[in-house]
Amino acid sequence: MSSPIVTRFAPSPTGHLHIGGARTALFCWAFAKRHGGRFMIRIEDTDQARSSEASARGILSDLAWLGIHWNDGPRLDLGGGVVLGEQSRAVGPYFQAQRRDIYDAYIEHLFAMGRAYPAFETNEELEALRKAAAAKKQTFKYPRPADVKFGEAPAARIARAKAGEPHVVRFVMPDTPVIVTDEVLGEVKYAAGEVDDFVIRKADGFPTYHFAVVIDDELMGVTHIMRGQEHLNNTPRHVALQQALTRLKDDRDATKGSTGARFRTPLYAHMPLIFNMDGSKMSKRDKDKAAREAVKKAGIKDAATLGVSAISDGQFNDWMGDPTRQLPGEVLGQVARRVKINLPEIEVEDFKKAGYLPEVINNFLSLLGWSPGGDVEKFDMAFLASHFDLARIGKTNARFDRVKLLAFNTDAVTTMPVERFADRFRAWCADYAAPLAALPGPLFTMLCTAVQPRCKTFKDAADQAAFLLVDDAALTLDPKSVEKHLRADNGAGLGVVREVVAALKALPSFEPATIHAAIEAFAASKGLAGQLGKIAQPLRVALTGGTVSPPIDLTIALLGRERALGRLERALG
RNA sequence: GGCCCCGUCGUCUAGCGGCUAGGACGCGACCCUUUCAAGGUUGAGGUGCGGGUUCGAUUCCCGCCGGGGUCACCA
Repeated sequence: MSSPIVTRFAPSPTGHLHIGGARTALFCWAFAKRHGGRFMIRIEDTDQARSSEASARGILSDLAWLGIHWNDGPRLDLGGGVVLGEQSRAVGPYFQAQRRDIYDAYIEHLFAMGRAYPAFETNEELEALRKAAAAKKQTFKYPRPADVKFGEAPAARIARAKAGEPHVVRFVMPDTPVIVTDEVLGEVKYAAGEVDDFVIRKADGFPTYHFAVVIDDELMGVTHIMRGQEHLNNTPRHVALQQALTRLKDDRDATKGSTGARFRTPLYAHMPLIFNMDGSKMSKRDKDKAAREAVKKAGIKDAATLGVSAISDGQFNDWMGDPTRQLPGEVLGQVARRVKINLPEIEVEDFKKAGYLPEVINNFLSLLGWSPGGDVEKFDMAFLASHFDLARIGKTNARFDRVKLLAFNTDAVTTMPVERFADRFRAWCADYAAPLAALPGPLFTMLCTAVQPRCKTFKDAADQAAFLLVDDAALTLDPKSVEKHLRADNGAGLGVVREVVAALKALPSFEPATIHAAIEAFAASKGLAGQLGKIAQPLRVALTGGTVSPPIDLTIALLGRERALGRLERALG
């Protein structure tokens, strides 16, 4: 049996899942599915200071929400009997921090082969060397110490290290060119000496990314590595490592010797990057940037004016004055509401909160740097899983067009069966709009029929329901709308409202159809058959305070007899 | 700056020596309309520049220009 195709997505748990990471995961997933292979998740938590368990959990659940399910990796119970990672191959653990004994064994192995050595320079010393190089306009490359020889075990250095001297471990790069073969970019050649002796184990004993990734991909049977182009220049390091290494008989004990089997070099496919529309990197800092600009534009100059309790004056000034400063997500959300902006979505969770459909996000994402060819543009996960191929991955960076994403989402959300919309919208409301989720079933269903045809996202749908949620007594009418639709023409609008109230009161039931018929009859009696707007707009203003709401009959029915009539009469004064 | 990658409408892209250079989002116009959306019809809009190769270049080669990535004890 030929070995199966194995792809992996290997996030470092230092934050939320970035939308670009989601695309990488999606492509890895699709490629594995396409070839009947396995998709694996590995958590690269070798940075002690920045990694967190919570972040890993968040990333996992974001992936699950997107429908990017893994065969191998951490266990995640999705409920309903679905448990991701349950059927994993026995190649774990999937958290690198739990694999240190393996990395250490392979470091010993490299020592023995004369392909790694302890290095004792301090950070400060290295920094000084870098500065000196920069001053001479040269690129800094770590100079291999004179006593280190390719292929010779560095006994003296190892003794110093064993004696407890602080050190890192560096890899002995070969003095030959390294050729990287990439499935999308072709052959990329790096001249000998271009890459210096990089660190493979940090002073804290944890492996660096370069080392852990190579060991794990080999041990875990990864056959295809798909990642962003920002990793292209890392690849010669990985290839050099693969060429230097052979498998240990016992992955946790170098003293038992090597099997002599060389490490494989997986197939690489580097994908184009995704940027903002203005060409800048998509960064979570963009959210702070947008909020900061809105605050500035609103002329808010101190914390008191901003009026977000979690922000003190000092914090306000720090945040406004430092483009790198970030507010906690919740606080940032409050600021955004205060200055009435939507924060740009950067992380998967942002899109979820904004009410985007996961299948739409996947569809849209798969068009960034990949294309099924021809005019095909709208498709689902099943299509991706059966059509995705490396040959169609592009080489040019893409810009993330939120407007187009929104158009895709609008299409999906407005064309699905209303029952489905109701189910999914309710699930969304449970997380992000509790008062709506609490609506009685029939009312919620009616709300869906009213709102689905004209919403772009679930958030949008929820916003359109705001008139329903506000207390009748707290409803404020927009002055401009009142002027235009109620008071103008000597109160023509008010007259309409008055007469409609009478007609409505006479109605035996308050079903949308009944209301609709009543309003049409009223329009006909007024000779306004073709211009329902003359009737609907005054009612809308009186009922909702503004000029935009679902169709007027539904707006009335949604409020119900008592509230609708109450609001209308209140508007009449 | 060194090294590396890239270059089709504003944006995402199709094209893999011969096409009126196609689609989608956005934009304009018109239609529909009970507000706002959505929808329908329709229009404008692109091969970065210069050399080659070829009967013929969007497509192949070179140079230029432009954009991006990377130069950590972060991944």
